[in-house]
Amino acid sequence: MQANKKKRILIVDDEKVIRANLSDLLEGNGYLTDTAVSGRQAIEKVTSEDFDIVLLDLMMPVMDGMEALKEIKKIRPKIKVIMITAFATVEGAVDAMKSGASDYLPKPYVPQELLATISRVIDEAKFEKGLKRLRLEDTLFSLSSPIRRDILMLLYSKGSLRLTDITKNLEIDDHTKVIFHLKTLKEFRMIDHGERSYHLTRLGEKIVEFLKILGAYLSE
Amino acid sequence: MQANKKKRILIVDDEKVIRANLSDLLEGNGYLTDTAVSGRQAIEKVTSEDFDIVLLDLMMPVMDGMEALKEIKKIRPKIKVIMITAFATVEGAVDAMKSGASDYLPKPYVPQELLATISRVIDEAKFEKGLKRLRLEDTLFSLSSPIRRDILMLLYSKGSLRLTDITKNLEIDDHTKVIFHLKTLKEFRMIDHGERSYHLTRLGEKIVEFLKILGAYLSE
DNA sequence: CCATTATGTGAACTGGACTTCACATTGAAC
DNA sequence: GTTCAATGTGAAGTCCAGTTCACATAATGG
Repeated sequence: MQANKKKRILIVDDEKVIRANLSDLLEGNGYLTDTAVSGRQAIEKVTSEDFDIVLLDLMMPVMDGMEALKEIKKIRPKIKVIMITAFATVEGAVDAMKSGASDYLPKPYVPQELLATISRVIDEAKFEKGLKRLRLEDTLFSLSSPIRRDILMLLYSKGSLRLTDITKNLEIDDHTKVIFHLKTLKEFRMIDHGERSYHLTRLGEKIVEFLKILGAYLSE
Repeated sequence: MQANKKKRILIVDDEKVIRANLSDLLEGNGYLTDTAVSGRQAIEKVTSEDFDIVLLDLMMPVMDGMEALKEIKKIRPKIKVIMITAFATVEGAVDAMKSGASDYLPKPYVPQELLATISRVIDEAKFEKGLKRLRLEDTLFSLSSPIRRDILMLLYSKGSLRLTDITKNLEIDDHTKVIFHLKTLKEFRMIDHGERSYHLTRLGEKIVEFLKILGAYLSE
């Protein structure tokens, strides 16, 4: 897991001049670039190679940018796509963001602005990954124990409960066992406890909601 | 789990006429509505009551729509917010979508269009919850191990791999360790292996997709 | 007040998931 | 064929989450 590998950017535009300009700009700023002349070719490239970012022109023949965007995100959901277009419109922006674009810039682009956007998108990706990873680990670990799942569900439906109530409700004889799991859950910020009562945090609520979704699928 | 409870929509606009019009339109189409005159009041209402959708005017005194949007999504991440504005701009649309708006409509609104958008947003929400069915216990257990998660993800992205490839890819020195986890995964029908190669089953694919959703869900 | 129940701590123990090792096959390369 | 890597099995060992126990302190109720 090397720290600062050069990021690979795929430039997609049907105009040669633009491809060349962008490529020069980005290579000159420490990125590796490759180009594609159409949506179709872009899809081929992201399928066979690993890119971090795609700069995608919205208006292109063969396969237009919006279609390409959707296809790309389907193939590589974690790839970041920045849309660039000469005809920036509200609908276009909305559509693009809905379909998973990370940003939407007008053309002609301002080099400094484009570079800033790219660097921001990269930072966001890093942040997303790190945070997600940790949260995910903790969440899955917590949910791996049936008792902890039960506690979460119970607190979700009853709101706020005291230790004894939880212990009785789960029909556990040793209350210290419950305390053990409560501690674990608290450590992961899924529950909290104030005046001798335990309740879910927002994270805890979220997790229960997720669990319910998962549980609902079970009933079939 | 009643099938078709009426959806609750919160209308937020500082103009009385608009609130009245929207309210009539939506009530007449089978929705329950409530209104708020400012971002601040909207936040109070979504905090204390349960709404499914918020129609939010972007331009308002006291607390503007964008600020309100962010606050609302923080309080109730799963609530769907549709922005409405007289001054639709690309930047505004981009910002709103980034902050979690489900759509961004121009004002004056076209009734049929608004209704269509609302109904679409509701469908999307259902779909988000709809997903697929899995075995809860097994799934959570399998996912509690980082190695197994990595194997699933790896097979998902690469399709089909042999033992050595998996071992090398995960940078594990002892291949028998990998075999152990592969066996576990196979036991739970998440992977399968034919001619000296392992691949995900349909269930395995579903679980990976689920994992991705969980990741996204946890990071708001 | 005392008795009883609720809540909590820390140490010792347990079980089983996970790892490691030693070795057996099977396949591919030459 | 022979050799080496790839794949696999089963037993033994390790490790740590989870449990249990023994006991301490705080609240509550009569």
